[in-house]
Order: sequence, then structure tokens, then C-alpha cells
Amino acid sequence: MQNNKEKKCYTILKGAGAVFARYGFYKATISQIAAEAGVADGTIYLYFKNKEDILYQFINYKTEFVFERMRKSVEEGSNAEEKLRNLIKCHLREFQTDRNMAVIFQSEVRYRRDIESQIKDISKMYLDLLSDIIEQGQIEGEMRHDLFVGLAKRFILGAVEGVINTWVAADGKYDLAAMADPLVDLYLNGLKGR
Amino acid sequence: MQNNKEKKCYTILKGAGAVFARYGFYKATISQIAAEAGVADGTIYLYFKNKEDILYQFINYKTEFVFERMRKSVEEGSNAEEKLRNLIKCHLREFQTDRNMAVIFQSEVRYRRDIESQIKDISKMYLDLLSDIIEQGQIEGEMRHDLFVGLAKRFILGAVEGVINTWVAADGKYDLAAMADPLVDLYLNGLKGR
DNA sequence: TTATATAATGAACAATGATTCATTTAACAT
DNA sequence: ATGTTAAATGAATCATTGTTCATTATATAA
Repeated sequence: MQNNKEKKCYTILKGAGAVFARYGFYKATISQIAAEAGVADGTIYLYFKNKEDILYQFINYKTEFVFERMRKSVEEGSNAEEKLRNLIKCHLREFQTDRNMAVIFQSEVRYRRDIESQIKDISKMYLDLLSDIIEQGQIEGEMRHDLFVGLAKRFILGAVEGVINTWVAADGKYDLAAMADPLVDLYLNGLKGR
Repeated sequence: MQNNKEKKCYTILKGAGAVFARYGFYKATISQIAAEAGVADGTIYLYFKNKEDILYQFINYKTEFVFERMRKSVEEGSNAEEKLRNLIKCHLREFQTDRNMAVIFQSEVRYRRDIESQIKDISKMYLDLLSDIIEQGQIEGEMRHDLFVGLAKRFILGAVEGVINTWVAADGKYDLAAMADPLVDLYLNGLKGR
């Protein structure tokens, strides 16, 4: 029964993901989500408090799932550079695999400023991972000590997100994950190289 | 008369900017905008076709204004590195000066995928500037020749936007423009330095 | 001052879509 | 079979808001 309930929740979330990604949260209607999920409008309210709740649950579910993978991939690197590379690779791979999620994370999460308390903040978790990586890189002597770490973190995250946005805007036509290595190269060596 | 009409347009746009930035396009109401601008609800429709039109005009107006400044600041640099530095400085300065614009550009423009044909696309213009700068940098021998230019551009733009987002989220508490130099340093030399 | 044109008002209208709930259907135990 | 509980339905409700337009105010000209 519990299992059954979870299954239906998931079905609705999946439908909502498709509809939110296609139309955006505000233009998406409950009827569209219900149709996409193959249930009646009213059924949605047996599983979710309201429209916003659907979005929050979607975000929380995906955040938990994806962040766990990111965490693991970082863990598998043996030095800072490898950890950074693994993180970026994982990030791009996961977003490429689930384009609806990518669209929703890139637009809705940024858009809503009020929800900070209600959803798991993937950016914050991500930035914390980066802090550790940079710090380790400095200890290992592979990254500069004169870095403004707070800025360097945003710089890294901002750039990946920019790359993802472009991919999303291009309708996912090319291989996003293939951007990981050249991107990490830019992070490490910059435009000048060495 | 024409002048008068433009003035009122501007008043309304300014009010709309404040309201859109505070509540986001969808939650903002015409009544709020009218109140903020000090006019009646109906008056808005003497100057704008509809709610969306207000947003478009706002974006177009600001894009034109800000992009012209960016273009000029790039022009003033005598080599690629200086041009890049000027561009980033100008970008951060302008967005810091007009926080409502910053909020709207960072969230609304990203959010709406349908408007591409109706608004001037500042990202595209920006990326074109970057193309020229990088190309020049390569010719001058100051930037690597093995760059994937398409990626390098997104990388730069993504990172600035990430930095602006953080500043916006932090309620503009610190000096955004001061980030320009360390950011450009990261672009050029990366995390490893030289 | 009076007439005319222009601009502004804000209450009323209409459409939309989230949410509710009386009713129906399905599942299951006795 | 039959009664009981749980789940699902979707038409009706209700609140919200973008938009309109008959009316009022203001500016201008004669």
C-alpha cells in the first residue's frame, strides 16, 4: 500500500516534470499535469497539497538523488583535480540524462526566491563540495593559495550552469558530458594556459 | 507631447521594474505596478499593449542602454586582456547600479523561453563581443590557440552571471564591481596559476 | 469664457484555472 | 454474494486579475 502510494506519487511527479519543463511552472496547469500522468485532476490533490507542493517535491526528490551521486563521484577521486573532474562529469551526465530536471533546475529554482526554506538547496550543497576540493587542492600544492575561494566556487558553478543553459536552449542537440574535460581544463589553466 | 509620452512610459517602466524585481513577473499585478508608478490601472493600457509588453519593453530598453556601454568599454581597451577586463568591469558596475534590472535579467530573461523573437537578446550580443576578444587574444599570442572558443565564451559569461546571482541573492550587500579583477584573473590564469 | 480634444480614471467584466467535494468505482474481507 | 473501506473521478465553485470602457478631469484653442 505504502509502496503503491509512492508509485503514484512518482507517476504524478514525472508528469509534472514534463509539463513544468515544457511550459514553465506558471503556465503549466493542473489539468495538463493530470493528463500527462494519466489521472484525474482531483487525484493530484490526494497526493499533493497544492500546485507549489508538486514543484517542491519534484525538486527535493531530484536534488537528493542527484546530489548523492555527485557526492559519491567526488569521493572516488584521489586528488583535488580528479575530484573536480569527477564532479563536473557527474553533473553534466546527470543533467543530460534527465533533461526535464535540467530545465526545471536551471529556470524554476533560480526564479523563485521565496522557497529557500522549503526546498533542499542544491547550489549550497554543491558549493560546499567545491570548498573542500579547492582547499585540498591548495594543500596538495596543485591550486594557488592566493585564490579568493568564495569567488572561485561561484566561478566554477556559474560556468557549468552556463554551459548547461546553452545545452538546454539548444534542445539538447549535442553531447553535454563531452564538455567536461575542456571545461575543467579552463578552470585549471585559464585562457592563457601555461 | 512626444516627450511627455516618453516620460510617462518611463515612469511606468520604472515602477514595473521595481514590482517585477520584487515579486517576479507572474505574481506581480497590474494594480501593483500602477500604484508603484502613481497612475491608475487603466492608464497602463494607454502606453502598453498588455502585461507582457511591459516586460519586453523594460528588457529591450535596458538591453540597449547597457549593451551600448559594454560595447564602448570594450572599444576602449587596447589589447584583448584589457578589453575583457573592461567588459567584465562594466557588466558588474551596471548591474550593481541598477539592481532591479539585475534581478529581472537574471531571472525573467532566463525563465521565458518563448520570447526570443520579441526581445533583444543581450546574451547573444555579449557572446559576440567575447568571440572577438578571444580571437584577438589568440592573434596577440596572449590566449591559447587550442581553446574551444564556443565553450570558452559560455564559460566566461556563465561565471559572471553566477557571481551576479550570488550578489543578488545576498541582497546586494557587498561591492560587486570589486569582483571584476579577481574574476578576470581566474579567467586568464585558472585555479593553478602560473 | 466656452468649446474641443486629449488624457486619466477605476469600477465592472470576463476568463482562467486552482481547488473542492458529492458521487462513482475498485479492492478486499467476511 | 455482500458489505465495507479506500481510491479515483471530474463537474462545479470560487477567487484572482488582466483588460475594457463609460465617465471624469485636464489642457488647449478660439
